[in-house]
Amino acid sequence: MKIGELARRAGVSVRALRYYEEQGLLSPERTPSGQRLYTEETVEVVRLFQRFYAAGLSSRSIAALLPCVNHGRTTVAQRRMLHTERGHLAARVEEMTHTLRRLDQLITAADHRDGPAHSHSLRTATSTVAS
Amino acid sequence: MKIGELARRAGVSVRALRYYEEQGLLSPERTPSGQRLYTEETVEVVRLFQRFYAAGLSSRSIAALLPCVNHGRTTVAQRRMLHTERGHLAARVEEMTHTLRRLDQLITAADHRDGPAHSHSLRTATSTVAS
DNA sequence: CTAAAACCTCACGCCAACGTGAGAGTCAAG
DNA sequence: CTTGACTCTCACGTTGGCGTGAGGTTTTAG
Repeated sequence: MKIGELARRAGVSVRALRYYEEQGLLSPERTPSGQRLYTEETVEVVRLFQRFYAAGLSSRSIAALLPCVNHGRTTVAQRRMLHTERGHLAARVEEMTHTLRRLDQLITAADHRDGPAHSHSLRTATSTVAS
Repeated sequence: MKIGELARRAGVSVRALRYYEEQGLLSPERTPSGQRLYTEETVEVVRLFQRFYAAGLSSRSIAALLPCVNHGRTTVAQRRMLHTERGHLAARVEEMTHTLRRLDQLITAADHRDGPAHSHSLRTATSTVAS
């Protein structure tokens, strides 16, 4: 498929796809006239990229994880990178979970002092706390 | 205390503290000659700012949470902002947790195909998975 | 055959959270 | 009273992940 369709199906901009290629994350085929041609799997791969970006990974880190994403064989060094990145991500999640608890303390303190914001927000918050 | 000491004790740069002030997060007293004077509590406040920044909050969002941090009375609107920010943060944590699981799938697949990276990393990873 | 839509390659713009001097005033120690 | 550490205010530089034209070719629909 061409770049426009991939962009729509993966939910990113055309510019983003060209940027990913610049960063070595994608290497699409080209038609004789130079237009990019992507395969079906690329849709899911790009969505995975988006997840990684949203999780705070850099293009460099994502590039390091590519051999695994592409189902190719991985070297020992690559697998170590994978574990390292996993460690960083896990640490960030833990840190953010602590921050979330801290924010909850502020919320309950404020609500207790000055009354709850309103019931819907409260229910949303407490139900999410439970997870 | 003066800016240099606060910077050391809170673990940030002097520049960062002046930037926080620019963003309306800090309003230190001034000596007649213009030097900034901070209180003891500011150390913890700045550390909290760092946590919030690390969690992906912007200066604007943090500024919105300030009335609560400062133990002052909060309005209904402010408490709603607080709940909203909490929601965003909770969503990010959830999203990142999913991404972490996805990364684990890649890791186990790679390790299964080509052998584990090495035992220490593996133990570190799996123990963190359990939490 | 033609016009619109989609594609191409530069290449500059943007935003946030600071880093990094420049040039000058201020404060504690000897 | 000097020196050196610390502070002040501009104000421009940096990094990442794209946005946004400019100017030109290619593909597709009618």
